[in-house]
Amino acid sequence: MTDSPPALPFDPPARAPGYLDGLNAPQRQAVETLDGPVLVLAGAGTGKTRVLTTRLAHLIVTGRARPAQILAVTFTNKAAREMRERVGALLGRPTEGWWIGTFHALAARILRRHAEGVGLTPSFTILDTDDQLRLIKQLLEADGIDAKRWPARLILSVIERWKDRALTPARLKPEDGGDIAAGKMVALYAAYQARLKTLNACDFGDLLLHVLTLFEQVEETADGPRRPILEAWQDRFRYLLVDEYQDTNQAQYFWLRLLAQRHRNLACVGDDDQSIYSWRGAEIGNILRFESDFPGASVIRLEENYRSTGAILGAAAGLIARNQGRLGKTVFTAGAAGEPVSVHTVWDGEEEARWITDRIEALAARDVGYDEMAILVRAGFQMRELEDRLIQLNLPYRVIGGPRFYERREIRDALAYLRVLAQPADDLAFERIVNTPRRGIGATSLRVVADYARRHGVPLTAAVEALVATDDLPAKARASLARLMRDFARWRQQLSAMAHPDLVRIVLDESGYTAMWQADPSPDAAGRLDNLKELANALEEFETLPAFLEHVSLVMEAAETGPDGGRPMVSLMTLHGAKGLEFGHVFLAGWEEGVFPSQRSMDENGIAGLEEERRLAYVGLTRAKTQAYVATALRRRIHGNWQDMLPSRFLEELPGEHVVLSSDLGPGEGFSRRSGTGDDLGGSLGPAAARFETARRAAFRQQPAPVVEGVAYRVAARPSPAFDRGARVFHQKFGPGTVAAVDGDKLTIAFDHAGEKRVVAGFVVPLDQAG
DNA sequence: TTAAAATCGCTGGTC
DNA sequence: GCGATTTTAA
Repeated sequence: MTDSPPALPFDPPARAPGYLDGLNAPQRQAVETLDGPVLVLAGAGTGKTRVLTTRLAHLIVTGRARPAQILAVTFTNKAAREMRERVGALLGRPTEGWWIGTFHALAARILRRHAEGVGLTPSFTILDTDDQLRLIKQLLEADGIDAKRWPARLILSVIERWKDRALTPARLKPEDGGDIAAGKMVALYAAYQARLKTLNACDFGDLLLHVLTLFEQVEETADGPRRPILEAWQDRFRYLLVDEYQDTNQAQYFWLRLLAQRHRNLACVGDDDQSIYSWRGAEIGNILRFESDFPGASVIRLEENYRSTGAILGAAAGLIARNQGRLGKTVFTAGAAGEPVSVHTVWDGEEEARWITDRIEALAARDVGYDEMAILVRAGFQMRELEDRLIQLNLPYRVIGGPRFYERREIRDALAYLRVLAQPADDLAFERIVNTPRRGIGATSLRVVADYARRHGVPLTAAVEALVATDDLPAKARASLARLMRDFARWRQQLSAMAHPDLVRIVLDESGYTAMWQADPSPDAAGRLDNLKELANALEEFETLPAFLEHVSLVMEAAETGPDGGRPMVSLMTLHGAKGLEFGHVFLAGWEEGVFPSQRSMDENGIAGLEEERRLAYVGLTRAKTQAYVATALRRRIHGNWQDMLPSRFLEELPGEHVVLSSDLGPGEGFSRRSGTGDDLGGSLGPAAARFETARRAAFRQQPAPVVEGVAYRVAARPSPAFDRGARVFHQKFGPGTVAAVDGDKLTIAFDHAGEKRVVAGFVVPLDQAG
């Protein structure tokens, strides 16, 4: 530990500081319970971030710890940045150098100091997903494993899940891989790790795992065996704060447990009801077990919600109460009940998009800002229809959760150039750029180089240097490679003499990379060039190229604002992407069985999967401050073919008193057909058909509302007018037409422009009303 | 080696 | 139904 903590710059104040004012009792308790393990169960919208940041400030103001003695861990850079900013604002001083960051950023910081202990040098590189996949593909090929049957993606995810559980190859038995990769999965994992070591690289999982390995290193001393690295860090961090504890995986849990062992001041904030990341290794068990893991822990519940209306909270609470295996919280508000959650049935996805945008326009007309509205979907494939409609109406919107800045192709390419510059032995980076832009170096030439490198145990760049002096390569490839090597040598010389941002521009220009995009006719080429400029600008803030490369792989994010970033826009995102955000009006699309809850989640993880889906629904609902709107479609085109959908079971699980049902559909023959079926609807887990009937009758028949679990649904279906033959009608999609035949609620209409179609009466309006 | 054609497959996505 | 990836043809 080379950096000794700076002295406290001011004396602790004598009386209770002002930042504690305005905290409610449990919040204040969560801030002031400084000693021992603390679990803060923070329901949605209960002031979690405020508690975390105030607690950190309080530790410093009371003199309990200096900044260097506090470790504050988050999952995302965004959360880390927010914590930094808010703590800085509370204390009125900068927070540079403080140990506030993501698990991975903090782990990397520790690992750099002890890299040799795990066979790396302090300048190790951190691989991105592309690199990992390329590496795995090479291993598969080398091992003669069919990459069709065992895609690199799958192999990588197996490795990642093992790493999430702190399982190194040494901790696995060969049979733990099952039949994956022809039974060679564990060997493949070991080979992957070995390859990383020779590349002086690690992946994100390794950042945590290597630190655990270091923590476990034992040294024999006169006083017996000791673990010097662990002990040094344990001594240092007197207080630990963890955000989103429900999202921790096993490796992160071990990490925290080891670090907290000495001072035992571990404060974790989280919400078991918002655990939605099991599929990437998060263990909800970590938060459920907290009290037994850390005996004597104080458990503090934050239950007063400052975000949502009573109806939204009531609906969400009723839903989440169906889950087993929760610690149990009752979130409440002192505010008004507000509008009930609006549940609306539509015919298909297109109408869903129309309904949502209609509501958005109506809200906008009432001066609700677009940035106070969000559309939340379960999966990406739901977005297109919504986007189409938003574009059609020219409504300003943005998709949240697109590719990150450093994941974009041009950024990765540019970074690969810089990596080769900084570390000529970075084979993965070299492979990436050797023929980008096109230099006439194809697979054949590259194979010659790779063979040479493997035979002589040298990096690819060294192999190239050797081979260009021979005539083992095709003349064209040989000339190109020789030129590339000369370029790199020249850039490397300039590296010390020149400001980094200038050098980046030179590298990108002289390599022809900029020209490649300038010549690209596709519409996003201009944006890519802008991104490259931004990359060069970002470099200005860093002392050295390696420092920048680490920053980029760990924390660089997409630029917050685009060309018209300041304009208020409707947000469109997945439910996962919405976690931690809030909006006045939230539209939850696609509440149908199989879509949400996702079929795959239930197939793969059974009840646990369903419960996680339900937590996702809880997260979605609680994003809304003023009103939540839920849409469910009867049919939907999924992967190109039409599917009849059943309403999501979650609809039925919303307590009736907080919900209002509506529909644009008229009474259909299919719906009245089963009017005789009884009220034996069973509980929420009854057969899908019974659930379907419940929602359908409630939504479409306008009969006295069926009673579900003792609560009546309210029904507010819009009556659909009756039409006679010959009536002039208007259809949203097909335009004006004349009714040619009537069959119950199904009309055959001769449209003026679209020909004769059979449509449901609910889709058309009398022409004089259509405007 | 590159460009066009065919095939695949398809939650969620931080670091 | 689409986009990414991979095979095939030139």
